[in-house]
Amino acid sequence: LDPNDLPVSWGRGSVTSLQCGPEQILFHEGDEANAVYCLKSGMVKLYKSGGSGDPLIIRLVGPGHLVGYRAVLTDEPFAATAEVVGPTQVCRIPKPLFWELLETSRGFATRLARYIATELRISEEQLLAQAQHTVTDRTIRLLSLFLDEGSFEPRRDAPIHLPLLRSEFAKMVGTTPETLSRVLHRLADSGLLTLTRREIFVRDPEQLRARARRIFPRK
Amino acid sequence: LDPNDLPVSWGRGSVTSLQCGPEQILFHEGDEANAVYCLKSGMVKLYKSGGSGDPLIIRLVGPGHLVGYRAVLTDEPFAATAEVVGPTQVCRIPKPLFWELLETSRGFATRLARYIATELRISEEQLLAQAQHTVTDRTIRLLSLFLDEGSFEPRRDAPIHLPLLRSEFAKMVGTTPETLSRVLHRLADSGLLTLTRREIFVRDPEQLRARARRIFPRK
DNA sequence: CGCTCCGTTGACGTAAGTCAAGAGATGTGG
DNA sequence: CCACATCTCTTGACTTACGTCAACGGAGCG
Repeated sequence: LDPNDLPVSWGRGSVTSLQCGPEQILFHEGDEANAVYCLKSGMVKLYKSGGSGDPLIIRLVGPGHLVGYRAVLTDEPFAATAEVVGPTQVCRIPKPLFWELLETSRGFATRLARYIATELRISEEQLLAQAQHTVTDRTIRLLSLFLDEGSFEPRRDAPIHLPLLRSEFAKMVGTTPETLSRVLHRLADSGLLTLTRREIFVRDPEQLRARARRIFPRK
Repeated sequence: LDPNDLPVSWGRGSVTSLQCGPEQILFHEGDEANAVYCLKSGMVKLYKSGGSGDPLIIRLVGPGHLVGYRAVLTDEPFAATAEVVGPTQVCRIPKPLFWELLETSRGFATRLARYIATELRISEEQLLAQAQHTVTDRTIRLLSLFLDEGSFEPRRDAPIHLPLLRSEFAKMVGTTPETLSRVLHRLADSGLLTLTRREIFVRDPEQLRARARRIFPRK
C-alpha cells in the first residue's frame, strides 16, 4: 500500500471534494454503491459486520488510497462500512465517472487490477493468520504491519500511535477488548511494549519485526 | 464464480495445453510467477501454508477459472500452491502473453479487475466468518456455498459430492479433521446430513440454505 | 491376508470468549 | 473547584469451543 498509487487526474466537473470529521460515515454496508472515494488526507476505517456479531475491521485506509471501488466495480451493494477516523479530506468520484475512467484512461484498469490483487493477497494472508494463529501472534503481526507502513505518524521515540480505541484495535485483530488487553500487557511485561491509555510504544522495533517474521515468514 | 467468465481467445502459439493428474502441482508458494493457468475441466485447489502450521485451502477452482493471475499481475512470487485434484485440463499462459493481453485486448483488464474484486469480497467474507463464527457455522456456510455453485457434480438424491478427503475439507473450514468429524456427525444426528466415507449427502438442502442465511445474512 | 491410509471416537488441556466488578480518565454542571 | 456521570481500560472468575494426543476400526490395495 503506497500513497499516490493511482495518479489519476480528476479534472472533471463531477468529482467533489469533501471535508469530513470523525465518525462520519462515507457509506454503509448494504448501501447501493454509487461512488468511489479517494483519500487526500486523514484515515478511514473499513469494517463489516455481516449482520450478526461484532464488526471486524477489514482495513485502515490512508492518504492516496481508494475506498468503495470494489463494490462499484462489480456493481454490487457495498460489502462494508466506511467510517472516517480523524479529520479527513476525500474526493468523491461518482460511479459513472469511475466507469468512464476505466474505459477511456489507458492503463487505469490494469493499475486498478494490480491494486486489488495486492488487497487480495493481504486479505488472504490475514485469513490464514486468523485461521491458525493465536491472538498474541496476530497482535504482533498487526503491530509489525503498522511499523512498516509509517502511515500512522511514528514519533521519534514512540513508533506507533494509533488514533484508535483499544476496542477498535481488538476488532482489527479479531478478538475482544478484554483479551487484547491481557495480551498487550503480557507483551508489555516482557519488555517489548510500553502502554499508555491510547498509545502503544514499541520499545524494540527490531525485535518486534523479528518475532513477526518468525511467526509469519516472507514478509 | 461462474465458468467461462473470461472468454478470452487464446489463439497464440505460446499457450500450451496440459493434461494433469491428481496431486500434480501447477506451482508452489514462493515460486517465481511466470505463467497464468486457465482450467478447461477438472478442479484445482489453491492452498497456502505461510511456512508454519497446517496449510489452509484458500479456494477451489473449477472450469473456466484462472489460477496464478494474482501473482503474475503484481509481479510477486506465488503466494499459494496450486494442486490438481482430479483429472484436469489446463491452459498455460506465459506471463509475457498475459501482459500483452492486458495491454492490447480491450476490456480485458476491466473484466479481470472485476473478477478479482469478486474474489476479494469472498475472501473478506471468509475472513469475517473465520474471525467470529464457530466451526459448525463455518461448515454450514461452506456446504451451502457448495450447494449454490453446482460445480461439484450434484447427484439426483445427493447434492454434494466432493473429490476431497475429510482432512482437506477441514483445511477449507479452517479446523482439524477430528473437530470436523465431530461437527459433521452432530449435524448428521440432527438429520441435516447423511455421511459416507467421502461423500456428504444433504438431506434437506433448503433447510441448510436457510440456516446459512440465518447465520450469514445477505448471501 | 496383512499393510497402510483415513475417518472416528474418547480423554484431556488450553486459549480465548463472557460476565461482572472496579479503576482511571475525561467531561459537565453547580 | 469539586462532586458526579460517563467512557474506556483493566482485572478476575468462570465457561466453553476447539486443538492435541492416542487408540481403534473399517476401506482399499498389494
